[in-house]
Amino acid sequence: MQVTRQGDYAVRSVLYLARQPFKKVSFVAEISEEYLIPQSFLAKILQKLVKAKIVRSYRGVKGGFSLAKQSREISMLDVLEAVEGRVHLNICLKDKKNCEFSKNCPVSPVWATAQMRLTEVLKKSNFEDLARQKT
Amino acid sequence: MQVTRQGDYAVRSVLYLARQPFKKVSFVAEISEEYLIPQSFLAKILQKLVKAKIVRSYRGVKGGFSLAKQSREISMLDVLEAVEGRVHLNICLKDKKNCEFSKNCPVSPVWATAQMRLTEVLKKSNFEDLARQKT
DNA sequence: TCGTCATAGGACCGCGGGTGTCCGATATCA
DNA sequence: TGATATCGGACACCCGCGGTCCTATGACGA
Repeated sequence: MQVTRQGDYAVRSVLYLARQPFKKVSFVAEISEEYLIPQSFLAKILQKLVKAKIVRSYRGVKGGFSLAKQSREISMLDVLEAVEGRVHLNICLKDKKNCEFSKNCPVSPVWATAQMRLTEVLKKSNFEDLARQKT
Repeated sequence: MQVTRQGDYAVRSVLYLARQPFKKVSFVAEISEEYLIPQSFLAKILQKLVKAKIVRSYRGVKGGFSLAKQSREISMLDVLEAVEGRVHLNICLKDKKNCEFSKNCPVSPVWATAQMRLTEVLKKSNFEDLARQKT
């Protein structure tokens, strides 16, 4: 029950972009160096963030990445789910049909509540707030 | 970010034991059948629960398993951590030294809070309450 | 004392997914 | 047209999850 490296990398990368001056673009190499993230791996992750409309990309010479929207509008949950898919604490919360016991099972509501409390925190934390904090 | 099958199996097994009459012992085969858990795999899981003092085992003919303490005193978190180890949402919460950025990192407190909310729910749910609910 | 039946525990194993790497294609600017 | 950036697919490593199997050990009943 742990966030993947990918998820952690994604969050830190978005944080990096949120800390850059408005409209400035950054390269993969730049972020990779700053946060010690393998460059080609990071490239993949950024592509997922582009697909999720969290990050914008610019190709060609002078290309790079910037945020696709206001940092205030991006939550940690957004970023995490963009690279890891939706959060499901237990498979019975993902596919009811995968669990023979979902009806009348006293345990699944507990998983559901736990998951809700968890995602609540991640949903409330936005990158404007995170970026504001000292390096 | 998902509980393992093992964790899920462990919770359901303890629930099974909590629902049995006081002092009654149950076999692996019994629980395995009821909850469709592979028998030899379940045996391993029960051994972990024994080591964690959540479950008692009795060897030999007429042997089996029963709870080692009051069901009220056993939380879902206890059971989960007995088989999966302690919960760490991110490695930076596990080994500060593994993260170059732990000092002055604005993200790790968010992980910590999310983890706390999550474990809070699991800690509060005990097996007396769970067992009481209808099958 | 011996056979039966339960857990104890170690060895093993397939496979899927996480974590990357590499390379060619494509787009853009000077 | 060349330099330099992202795009995207193919591929590889490896560890841990999920599960099996086999032998040892202990306990009860006859």
